[in-house]
Amino acid sequence: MGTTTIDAPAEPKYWQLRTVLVRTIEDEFHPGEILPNERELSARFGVARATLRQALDQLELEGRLVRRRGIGTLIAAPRIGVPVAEPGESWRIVDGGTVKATTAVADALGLEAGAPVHTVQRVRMTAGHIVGTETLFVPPALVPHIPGFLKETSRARAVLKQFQALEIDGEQRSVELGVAEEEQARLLERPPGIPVLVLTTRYQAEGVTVAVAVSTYRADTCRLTFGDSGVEVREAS
Amino acid sequence: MGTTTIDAPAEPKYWQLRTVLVRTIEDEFHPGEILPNERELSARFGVARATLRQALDQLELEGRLVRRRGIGTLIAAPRIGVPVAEPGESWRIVDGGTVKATTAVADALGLEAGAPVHTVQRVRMTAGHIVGTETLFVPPALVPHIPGFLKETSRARAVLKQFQALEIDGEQRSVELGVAEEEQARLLERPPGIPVLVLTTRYQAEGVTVAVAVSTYRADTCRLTFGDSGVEVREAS
DNA sequence: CAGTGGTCTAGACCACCAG
DNA sequence: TGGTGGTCTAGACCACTGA
Repeated sequence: MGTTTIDAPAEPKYWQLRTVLVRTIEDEFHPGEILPNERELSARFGVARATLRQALDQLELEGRLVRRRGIGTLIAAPRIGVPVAEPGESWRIVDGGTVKATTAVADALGLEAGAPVHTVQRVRMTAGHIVGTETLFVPPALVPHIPGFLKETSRARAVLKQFQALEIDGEQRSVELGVAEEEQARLLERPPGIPVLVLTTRYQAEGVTVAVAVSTYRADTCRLTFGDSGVEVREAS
Repeated sequence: MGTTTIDAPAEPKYWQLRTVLVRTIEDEFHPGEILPNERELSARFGVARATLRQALDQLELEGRLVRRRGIGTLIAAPRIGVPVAEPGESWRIVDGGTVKATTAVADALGLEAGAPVHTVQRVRMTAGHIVGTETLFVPPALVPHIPGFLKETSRARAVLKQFQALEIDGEQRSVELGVAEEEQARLLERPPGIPVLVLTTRYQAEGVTVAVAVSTYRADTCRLTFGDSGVEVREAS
């Protein structure tokens, strides 16, 4: 009889749970600490384990939690600020070669789909962690004289060198959400399907796009920074 | 007996399903078309509906699908390119006022936590759609003379005007993944919990941060562009 | 080995939308 | 009203971790 509110549109349980957990995490836990296990939490809140997991999924997407199989659910460290296009970036070349351009890459570079492009694949290190991957695509026309007998990493190094010699006078970037497919996931040392921030950079010289780089950064642990911010790099526990 | 491979680490069903669906979507469907319903799909692939949904969740996160309750699962239009910091952005003021600074905002502005800050809340329109929200925080010290009797939207307009009169000489931006809480979700006309790209901008004048803007963009439908790209705005069906 | 999170199932009911 | 996706349950088994 007579509640004052109009029955409240009834938020889903998992969302209420998330709200409760956010407060609990912020008030009573610190990064690196372990939450009670899922079976206990679900019992404590009187919900099915699947429902609890739905709430934890959200919190993990927000970068508040990290779940490790066999270990438990931990409070995540603050996201790492990853500077984009700043001097001093730390990369490690892992692969390279010449492949047929996908339509997306070909479009950006003004090539025919399937035309050969040189590639360099690198992983980005920040604060001792692998935080991202990058695949650079350069048209062979701009990097003509690469001996075929080079090892892939040597070739990659050569491509990168000649790329850096180009007189880039402009960069267009875009950021969107994606999920890591097999190859990126392997490089990031995570299972496939983890959310990533996809940074696409089109390098220009005299108005034309001379190279394209597609980078993926772990969305759970990274915050991409532009300008001169993002200096507050912090160690994960 | 004797398979040649070492038993393959067995990818989860939902990931295999996703792979199959990606190919199907790219090969046989176009934006706006409707997929068979979940019960039929799960039957067709011989999995539980929950497992199928796990695959669809991934595809939705990637912006390949849009699910509408009561309608069905549709092929999504390509993400909308949303230019950041370009002239001609289209915003609509929805609210404003003076609130106590959260610690994050206070830190950025060099204030005490809980100190009052003026706010302006806007929604961003692109191609006729609401794609994002923004909350601008400005210290009262920089926008001193706002009469208290103004309506909120008028006050917001006044704050914005004085903000634009500041001589901003630098901007630091960062992008990370988040989920929309109640307020942003309402402004985006979506349920709470949808993934958003959180763009934080710190405006600087003579080396000090004079204002902070926190924007949220729908991660499912938006691609943030920097520089002068992102012109290929396309209508959703 | 025991304990953790990860996957998967089968089924139920609800909220929403179109005709 | 019938069909859609959204939520929730109870239970099972697997994969990984550490002691």
